[in-house]
Amino acid sequence: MEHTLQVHNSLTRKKEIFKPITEGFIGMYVCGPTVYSDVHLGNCRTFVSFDIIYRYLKVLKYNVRYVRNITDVGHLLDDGEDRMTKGARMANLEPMEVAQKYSNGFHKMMDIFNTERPSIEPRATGHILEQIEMVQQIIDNGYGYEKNGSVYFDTIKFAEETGEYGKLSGRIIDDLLTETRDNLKKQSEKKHPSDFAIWMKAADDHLMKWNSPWSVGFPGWHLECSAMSTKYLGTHFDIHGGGNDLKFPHHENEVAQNIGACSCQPSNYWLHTNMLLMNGRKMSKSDGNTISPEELFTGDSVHVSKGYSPMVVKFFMLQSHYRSTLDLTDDALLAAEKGYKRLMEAHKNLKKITTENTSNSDSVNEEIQKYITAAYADMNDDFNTPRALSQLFALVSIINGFVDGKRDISGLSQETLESLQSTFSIFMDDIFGLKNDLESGDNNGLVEGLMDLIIDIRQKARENKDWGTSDQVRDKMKELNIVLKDGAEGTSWTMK
RNA sequence: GGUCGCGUGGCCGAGUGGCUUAGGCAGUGGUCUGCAAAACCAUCUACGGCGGUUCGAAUCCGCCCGCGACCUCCA
Repeated sequence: MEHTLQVHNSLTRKKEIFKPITEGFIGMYVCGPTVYSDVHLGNCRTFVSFDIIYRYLKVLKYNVRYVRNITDVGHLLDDGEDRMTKGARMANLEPMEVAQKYSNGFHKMMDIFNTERPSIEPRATGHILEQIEMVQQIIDNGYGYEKNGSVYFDTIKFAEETGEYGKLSGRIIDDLLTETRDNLKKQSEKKHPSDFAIWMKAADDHLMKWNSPWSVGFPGWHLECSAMSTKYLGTHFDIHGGGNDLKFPHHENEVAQNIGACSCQPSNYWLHTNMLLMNGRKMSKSDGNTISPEELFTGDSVHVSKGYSPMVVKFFMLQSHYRSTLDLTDDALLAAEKGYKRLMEAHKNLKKITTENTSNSDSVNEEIQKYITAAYADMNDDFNTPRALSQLFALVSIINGFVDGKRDISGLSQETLESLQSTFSIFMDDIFGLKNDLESGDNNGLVEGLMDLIIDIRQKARENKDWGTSDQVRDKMKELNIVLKDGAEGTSWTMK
């Protein structure tokens, strides 16, 4: 069952066969959050997407070093103030307190979505020396110039000499030359509007600043990713990821810095996730078209009719491809919740299935194997989670048929059953990281024990055709949001 | 204004030259069941508009309409 992994490379705008630089090893860098406020639901989608990619690469037996940074300096607002500084002053905190507070919140949210921590999570403020060194290299190579203590990257010279600027984002230098935006014009220290700061001289009241050969100041935002990816993954690594909106200028400038410093295109494959929309429009705090992860979980928002569990939200995200925009609506979430329950129920029931394999029919085994193979093929096709899920749902139908006794299980071989069980376990646990959060499970089996007792007593009533008692139990349980289902193999229950 | 992308059935969402029943949810009919729920089986609704290329296009090309992203901080 040999497959070839293909990924869509933003650099070439094509799907390409994935070949690691060093067989068996993968270096992957993903741009992480700026920790100046609570994590945005859109961020969650991006990091969930890359978590799936990370997990799947590991399932393919690659040894992956996954680096995801935390930006805690250098990210400027429109008014020129550093995001971290502004957050600190408004809350009367040290900048590092702000960074720590929102880093903690970010990690907590990533845990709630059951994503794995990266191998290395470097902070920009912890890598000032590396960034200063890189600025010096860029200056030495002739692509940086100093002006009044700040250092800028010379995009025009770089573009003319290397022809590399604009490749990733599809921008061409002629467009840059005709750039006429007013707010770029006023930045008169630059030789050209498309030039960008790699070191900024700090004003006297600036809170976060360091010594450098040029001034007391701080690094430009784009620089940290270049410096930290180089430090932990080398000058040339396999995968660089991030949100679509970072393509320009952040990633374009990152490429320019790496090439400018050491003449090397940093990453072979650039992967970009698409945006999460709500009701067909971009989420935006200013016009109220936004919802926080917490509001989504609790249902405390005008945009949803009820709360949705984190795993339902994650499942909802997996039902679309990471390169497509995804429209978050209440109807879509309701649908996702039902589908997710169905998937989890089958996953649970699958673990209980046993087979005697008394018949010699191969058809059911072949059919199951076909869907299993297809699911992996879909993941190999640029991590197509919606398609892989559709294969799993085909298997859900088969599993439900077995459980209900409506499909003949006698032809199911032990080998196929084990393959089916391990496939579900690999996809649900290892790749998707979906856990059943629709049932309460933190009471050491007390609920399970009580439910077994209640079902047993009700069963006695049913055997005596005491429907009144039987229905009363079921109705009362329903009021407690526990649904009883009478099947061929006895009564089962689920939390509503 | 410039760059890029998208427009699929009631909703979300895959798919790219002919054969994918994509899938999930909702709907309809049936099976099962003391009833119910669930499940299973069957089934309906589709590729924004107009032209072109082709034996054949939802899929390629052109134009139009609509939507979005980026160009300024953004995942």
